[in-house]
Amino acid sequence: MPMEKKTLKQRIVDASVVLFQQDGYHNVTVDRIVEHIGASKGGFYHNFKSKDALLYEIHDVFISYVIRQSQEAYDKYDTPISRLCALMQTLTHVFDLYQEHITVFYEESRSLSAEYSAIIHDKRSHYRKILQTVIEEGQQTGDFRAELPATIVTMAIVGMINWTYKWFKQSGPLTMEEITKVFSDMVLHAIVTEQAMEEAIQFMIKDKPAI
Amino acid sequence: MPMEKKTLKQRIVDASVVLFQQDGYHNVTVDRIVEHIGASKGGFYHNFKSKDALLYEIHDVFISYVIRQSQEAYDKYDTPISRLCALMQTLTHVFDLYQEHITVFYEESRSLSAEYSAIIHDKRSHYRKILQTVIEEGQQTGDFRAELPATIVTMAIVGMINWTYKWFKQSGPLTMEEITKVFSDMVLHAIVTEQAMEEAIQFMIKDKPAI
DNA sequence: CCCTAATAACCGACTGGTCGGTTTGCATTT
DNA sequence: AAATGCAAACCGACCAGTCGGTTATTAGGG
Repeated sequence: MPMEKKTLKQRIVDASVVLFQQDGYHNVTVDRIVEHIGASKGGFYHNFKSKDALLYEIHDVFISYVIRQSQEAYDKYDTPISRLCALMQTLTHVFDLYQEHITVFYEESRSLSAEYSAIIHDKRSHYRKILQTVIEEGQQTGDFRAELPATIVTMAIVGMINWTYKWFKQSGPLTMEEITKVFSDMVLHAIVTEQAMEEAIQFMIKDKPAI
Repeated sequence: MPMEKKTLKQRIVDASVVLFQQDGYHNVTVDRIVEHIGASKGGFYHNFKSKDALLYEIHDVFISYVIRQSQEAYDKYDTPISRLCALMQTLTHVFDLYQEHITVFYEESRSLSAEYSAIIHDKRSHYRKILQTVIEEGQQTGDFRAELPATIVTMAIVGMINWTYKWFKQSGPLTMEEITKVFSDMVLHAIVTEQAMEEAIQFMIKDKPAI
């Protein structure tokens, strides 16, 4: 893994993320990618073993970033409630930065070859584990309702946030900050116990007059 | 639209849903579909204008069913809370019946041609509107917290439930009933106002000792 | 009820085009 | 002169859709 600066490789990744997101992996030919950046097919296969390897690169950039940021968020805080909010905020924040990557990540992962797929699957599990650990720790401290199964709660939160890649548009009427606030508010109301609600309130939406 | 019994057309749909779900639309050839059911390519193109038309058929079967069932659920109940619970239950219930269809629906919709895509998009919006209407009605009656934007709440619920198609396995340790209960409990805690919480409690999980 | 005719359902070899990947060649750098 | 980085022509496999033909189904006249 040598240190890259502004190579053809990087330009290929940048261009193909956009193209894959728009039209899907199968509808974007290698010819079109190289034509789009004014390069050649030879240059492409000099930098990537296969079209498949390029897809893996895109996957890895994204999931590795998410894991790194989430781990940092976990370490930075020390209560289950603050950690949960930080994790949710981290995840939604990534959508502003990596929206194309995410679309490719969730729509095209099936096109990965078996070996690449296994690596990505492990990293995905790793992320899930970070979040689930926070939920479980919160249940043990009495901050989160213990009668809710941690696995289902984890997937509910993940699903709620992940689904935004299907409908959130940066050019739309809602900002990601607004969405994050509402999501955090809903999740906290959903799982925080009555006796821990006081700490959670600072992360919540202030009551305003109705719509 | 004549009345069908057990036609080749139906067998093609049944087989291709499974194949598309497993390997993706682009990785399943027409040859493979017809070989899988012991039919021929001529028979296929006698029943479908194109491979694309088959994909549309699969989409339509699913989304039309969801809309019909949801409308019935709405009509059957008369309070926002009971309607919301019925809608959520309807949606999760569909996953036990149409899991393959749903995977195809959410993974392969990009492969639809423009005209088909527009029809499906409208039906999708129609469904979303049914749910969002329930949320808004609940906010007007004071059952649901009015400080939360109805659009975001709607998408949060939809996302939470829809995401199950990515991780729920019928052979896994969790049943869809369990998941539905937890989801309903979480959503009700998240959006029901304090003064309406009494009606919501009957839909919730009884407290049990910790995990 | 039977035979015939017409139509609908179905078959399978073939084609035209596409696309991932290879190969060869040519500059520029070291 | 040897290695690097890229260009462009090329190859072989694959696949949606076609088309001429065959079999099953139905309708109607005798």
